[in-house]
Amino acid sequence: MQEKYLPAELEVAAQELWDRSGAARAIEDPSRPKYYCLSMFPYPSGKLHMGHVRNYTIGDVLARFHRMLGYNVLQPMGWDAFGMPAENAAMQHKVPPAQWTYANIDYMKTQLKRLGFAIDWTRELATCRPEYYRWEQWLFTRLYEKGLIYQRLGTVNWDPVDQTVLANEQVIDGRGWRSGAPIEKREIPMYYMKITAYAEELLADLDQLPGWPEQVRLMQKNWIGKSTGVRFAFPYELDGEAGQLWVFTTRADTLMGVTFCAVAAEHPLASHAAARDPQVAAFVEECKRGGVAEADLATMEKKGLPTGIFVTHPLNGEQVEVWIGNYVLMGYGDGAVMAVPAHDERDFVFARKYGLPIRQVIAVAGEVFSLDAWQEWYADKQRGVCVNSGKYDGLTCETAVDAIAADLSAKGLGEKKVQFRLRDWGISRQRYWGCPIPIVHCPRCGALPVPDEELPVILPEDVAITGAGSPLARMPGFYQCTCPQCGGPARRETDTLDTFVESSWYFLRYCCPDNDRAMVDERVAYWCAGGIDQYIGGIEHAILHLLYARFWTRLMRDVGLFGEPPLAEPFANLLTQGMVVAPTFYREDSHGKKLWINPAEVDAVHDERGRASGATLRADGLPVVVGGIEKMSKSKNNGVDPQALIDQYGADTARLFIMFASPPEQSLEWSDAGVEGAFRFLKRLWRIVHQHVSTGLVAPHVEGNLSADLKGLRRQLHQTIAKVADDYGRRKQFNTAIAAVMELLNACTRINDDSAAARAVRQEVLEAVTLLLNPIVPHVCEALHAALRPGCTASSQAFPTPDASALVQDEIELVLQINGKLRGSLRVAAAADRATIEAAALACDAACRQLAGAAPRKVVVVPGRLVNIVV
RNA sequence: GCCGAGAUGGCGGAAUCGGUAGACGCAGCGGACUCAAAAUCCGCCGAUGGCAACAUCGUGGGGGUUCGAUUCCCCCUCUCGGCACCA
Repeated sequence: MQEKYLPAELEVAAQELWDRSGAARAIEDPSRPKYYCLSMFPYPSGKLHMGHVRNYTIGDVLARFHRMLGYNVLQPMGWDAFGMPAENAAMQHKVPPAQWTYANIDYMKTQLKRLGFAIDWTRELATCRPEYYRWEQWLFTRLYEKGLIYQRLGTVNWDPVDQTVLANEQVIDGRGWRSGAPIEKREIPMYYMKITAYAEELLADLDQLPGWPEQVRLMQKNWIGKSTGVRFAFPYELDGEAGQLWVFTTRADTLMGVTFCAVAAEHPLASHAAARDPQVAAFVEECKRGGVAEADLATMEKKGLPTGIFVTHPLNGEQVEVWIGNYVLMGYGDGAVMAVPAHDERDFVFARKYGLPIRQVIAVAGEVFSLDAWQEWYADKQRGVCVNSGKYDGLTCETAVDAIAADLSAKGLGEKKVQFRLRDWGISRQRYWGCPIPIVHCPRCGALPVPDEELPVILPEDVAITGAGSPLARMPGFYQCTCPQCGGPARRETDTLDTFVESSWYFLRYCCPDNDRAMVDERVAYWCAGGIDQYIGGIEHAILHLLYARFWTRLMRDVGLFGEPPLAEPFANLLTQGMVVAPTFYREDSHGKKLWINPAEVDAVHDERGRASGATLRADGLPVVVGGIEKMSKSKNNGVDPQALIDQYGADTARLFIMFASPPEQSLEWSDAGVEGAFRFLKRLWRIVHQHVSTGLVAPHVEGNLSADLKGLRRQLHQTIAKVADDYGRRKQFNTAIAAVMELLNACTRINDDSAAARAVRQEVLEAVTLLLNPIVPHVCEALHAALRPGCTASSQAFPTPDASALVQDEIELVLQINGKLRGSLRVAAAADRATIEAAALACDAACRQLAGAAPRKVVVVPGRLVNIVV
């Protein structure tokens, strides 16, 4: 055995050993329990960042741990390879997106291999390859035929200078990120997936996901947003024609308090008013300014303008004026809302701003309504009862809603209705680097799906990106085609699919990446039975990706792609990793565009709270602007490349450090302080094993009498085995597992005893440590285990199990509290009963001093833990 | 704005079901070894008062429940994530 710990050499040797033995290869084997361990696949942005290292180390620890428990483990990896950054890189560096993407995949794959992850690379896939996306196109055509994909208008961000659609991320303060031009909303035809048809099921089945974090289930529940309310109409007559203004409300009990209605700028009534009043037309134009991101819409100043159009209140017949509100969205519900300023905070603020009437129709006993300021109870559903509401006076919220819904229904003007916040999923993107939408537009036959035998529609890879519109729309070779129905000239769809589509089913394709005849096969049934056993990924995917994936597997189920029982929930257990965050730094160019600078290139000064308060660019010594602390990302250029860390210390130190730094679900601000400590620990472990081995190998302790110290060490060893197994398996908290092993090793070195018995116990401890740490630092454990047990490979050993006989204790120590404060401790027999413990506690010096002869008021005994005397 | 989460020493964090707050590690300080340094090993390390024993305070802020609260409840502040075209 080498005297020095040389990670560079031993890591190469260990990886060669695993490669030779095919240790990570996953082969279907119905005789063994399977464990499908899945990490969210990376976008090939260029280099790995610490978030990737964290994500994939967690996955690898769980995969290796379960392999040691005897499971048939599948740990695959692939590339979420389509997306916007490739087009941006193409513009910046004049290199085709495909070339940039494949180069990144090559580099990042090398990095993943260097980290020693037990990945079955034979199953690798990249979503930009036709072998992958052809099946997505195939399913698209099935869903289109079933009506689960349909076309309608959707609103997008339009850059009037670059003449292109922008992503929300590309709109900064209402302006295009490249042109700087004010963004407008524009309606264009798009394809939508009918996720709302599955809203009820997606919501209900959340309750059947005990392996998911509560917070994620709650976020999805709120996102789907089921509410019961009333959809009803305000009748009107306009230019002699009758019409109805439909709205939805969850507070029909406040209907008698309606003092106006508000419609979206794109609403037909708004268009009508705009046509006859230039002032209204100007306001409608103003509402079209700005982007479509909901966060912006929700935080902008609420503005409105009256249309001069009046509608009739469906119950009291009053005339109610229709306003245009910039906060009303055409894409949500009917694009119109009723306004009850007295009982809705947003309406209250709006009414006060424009001097609109406020009519109280809900009262709470003991509270006084005032127009001066909004009070929480105005909207209180629980305590409020109807007032100033005629026949509904005195009714509670719930009964009033029912009564009003019944009356509206009798007039044919409305109905109770379940509504979801969830909207259909718009999947069209006016971008090049994505999966082509397999539709052909024929001037005679309309929009038709591409027939199976013509799939895949291949994305041409050799293009130049200009940033103005999609290059596909300028490539006749791509879009010129013939109609599959009439054979006449037709035009191929040039929009591509949202990249969330690829990531909604990649985990199924890992099971059968080589199947060129079907999307999925029986291997999916083997690996995904009961759901994927563990899914690991960032908490930022809690809603969109995870909801779309749940939706997509149901679509595949309903197309009949799964056997029996069909898969519905793709992920049985979910671990949401906290993000690795880092400070951001930037400079603004002459157009005010932010140029993000990597934290590795700046020197920052910190305030007393430890936050960066100022920074300079190392290259020129001049100041840069300090941004917020955000998740590591390509767009903010604050990712930290782990390569330097790996080069200096090796893969094991990188893995150990990231796992020791914090528990996996917690977000982690990156700092490399402490890396040295992780490396030091591995060196120390190496030295201890080397020292032990150099005096000759012995058999591990099995049985026989031991000194109290050795008995104590063995007890700690077996407690540690139990704790580490629990931390890996149940708690999925790895930092405490590492800490426990560190403590064990500290205890082991404190025993200065070279007797045969001591060396046997030490052998037992060290063998166990190399197995306990094997999932986290597999390379060094492989080398150390081989030194301790020549000819044995750690990665093929079973995970240790605790020896119950080593855990037995005769005496235990209890904490003594007086009035809940620590005042000492007492040793009692492990089997002592409550009365014995209480008597022993009252006999203690500390207790006698406090009691001074008086009787205690109360004595609380918590078995195995403490005694609290209340005086 | 809405939804979700978080806040504990100088720093990362521990305390798993309401029961010893600060495990483990980093940084720092002191010592051993060394010609010296590095490496390594040993010790100290929340605040205040005290020679000490010890006492008081202390888990973002304010209130509450309890014999006992980092943990449960209410209110507030700040930070992070998501908000449907970043992935």
